[in-house]
Amino acid sequence: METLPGKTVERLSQYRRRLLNSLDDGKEYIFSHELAEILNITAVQVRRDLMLLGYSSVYRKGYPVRKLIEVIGKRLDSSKGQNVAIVGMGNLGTALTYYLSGLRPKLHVVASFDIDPGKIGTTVEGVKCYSVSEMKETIKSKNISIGVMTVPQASAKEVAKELVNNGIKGIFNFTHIPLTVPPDVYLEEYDMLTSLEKVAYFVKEFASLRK
Amino acid sequence: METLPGKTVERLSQYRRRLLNSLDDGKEYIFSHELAEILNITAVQVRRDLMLLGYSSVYRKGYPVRKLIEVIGKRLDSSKGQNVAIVGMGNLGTALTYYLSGLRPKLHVVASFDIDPGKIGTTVEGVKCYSVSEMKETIKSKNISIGVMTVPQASAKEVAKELVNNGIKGIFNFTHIPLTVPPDVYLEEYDMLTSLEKVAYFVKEFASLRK
DNA sequence: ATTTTAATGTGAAATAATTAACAAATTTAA
DNA sequence: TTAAATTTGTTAATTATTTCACATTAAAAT
Ligand SMILES: NC(=O)c1ccc[n+]([C@@H]2O[C@H](COP(=O)([O-])OP(=O)(O)OC[C@H]3O[C@@H](n4cnc5c(N)ncnc54)[C@H](O)[C@@H]3O)[C@@H](O)[C@H]2O)c1
Ligand SMILES: NC(=O)c1ccc[n+]([C@@H]2O[C@H](COP(=O)([O-])OP(=O)(O)OC[C@H]3O[C@@H](n4cnc5c(N)ncnc54)[C@H](O)[C@@H]3O)[C@@H](O)[C@H]2O)c1
Repeated sequence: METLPGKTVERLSQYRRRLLNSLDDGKEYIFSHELAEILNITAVQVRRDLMLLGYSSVYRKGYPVRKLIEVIGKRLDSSKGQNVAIVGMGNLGTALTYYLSGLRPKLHVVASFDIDPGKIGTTVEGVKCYSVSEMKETIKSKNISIGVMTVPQASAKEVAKELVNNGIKGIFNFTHIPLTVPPDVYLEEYDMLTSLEKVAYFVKEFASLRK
Repeated sequence: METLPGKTVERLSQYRRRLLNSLDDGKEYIFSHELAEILNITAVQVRRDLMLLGYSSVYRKGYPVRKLIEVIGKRLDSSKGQNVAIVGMGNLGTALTYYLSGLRPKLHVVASFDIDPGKIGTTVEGVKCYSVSEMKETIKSKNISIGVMTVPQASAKEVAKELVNNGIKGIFNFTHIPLTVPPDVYLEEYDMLTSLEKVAYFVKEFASLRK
């Protein structure tokens, strides 16, 4: 089965979230244009993404919500579930731990790491913090494949290397240090400052266009 | 002057960050391929972005770092600076306030808003928290043009409407609720869960390709 | 039953973003 | 001082992503 484009994966994740909401509202079927409107995109985009999924609705009374959620899950999720570690339990790491815990049934935050002795051994939302020196064993014993990096910029490269060396296969990097990883490790970088600067730029730009 | 594509703006923000680092390291000139390597992109991409900036380096011993930082700033930043408010001082809002305060000389976090009486009146990194009922006056008096939304999902739409009504021109939305805003308001949405699900998908996918 | 209406799935077209290719210019090496 | 090597800016080509356009088909209306 074909690997989906990243953009499609992102939208499928969003579709599922909206579908879960719709289900809560008691909705059984949903039209492509309804889903599109919720997300401020076009109905064709929705249909094309679902086409890539290989799912087709047969009836023209919309897509069966429950079934669609299931189909998206089959494609996006790992059936056995995947385990995640938060690396760096500072402000952002702690916020993320609260936030992600229990959020998705197939994504489990099972550990966190830090070097601060004041953090090691503590627990946030049932997630225990380990010393980075215990990383190797912990990743192995808890079968962790994904690391969320919220460490200071200065340690970013070193931490990334260590994660990779210890078998992590996906890194979600919140530090603003661009990382390089081997081709078999998936790297997602997110830079909030860049996004904020983008907002600022367009606000400025819109303002000057109005004049 | 032409409005830059969003992607280019993002990269310019990144270039500037790297250039500031280079400057700290005492580097006076930098080649397009050096900048590219740091960011894991191609040198052509860098040159093309700088071309859109309208800046050309004349000499072939690289771009003068200091000058380039200045040129990027001239294009991206508002000369007078822009003021930002954090809306929703929970886990994420608080982390962001610490993080963003003083980070960029032209972006000032000057206020935060909440409805929790326990939060109103408190100060984080010199940023005072106001009641949402004081939003109108505060936005006006402090000349706030950008709002960072870190409120619970349930209040997202209502808060966005209020921000827009009170004159905010840019919204950076961290809730996972897709928002609709008038065309003169710039909206940037960021959904961490979607990014994490994307990482998870590709980790799963890479694993199955290896088999 | 027909007819009309409304949705879907998808090839083809359009648009956006990236990369290749290379002439022009400058630096460095000889 | 000349030749070789680098680096830049930019046009053209390529690739990725989105939208258009429409045939097909189910559902609703007549
Ligand atoms: N706070 C935010 O809202 C925010 C937003 C965007 C990006 N970031 C980035 O996220 C990162 C963390 O930000 P923060 O505000 O949470 O910082 P923080 O200082 O609050 O937290 C960093 C944590 O990492 C730990 N740490 C330090 N070195 C480590 C190592 N080698 N291994 C493991 N843990 C280590 C520290 O003990 C601390 O607990 C930074 O790189 C920052 O640029 C933060
Ligand atoms: N915590 C994270 O790491 C994280 C990550 C991604 C997305 N988010 C999203 O960010 C938002 C905030 O998350 P959080 O973990 O910080 O939640 P939180 O509950 O810790 O904080 C929410 C804050 O908003 C305030 N609030 C509630 N209603 C409000 C209103 N109408 N106006 C102003 N303030 C109001 C609350 O008093 C509280 O202080 C949520 O939508 C969440 O989905 C959080």
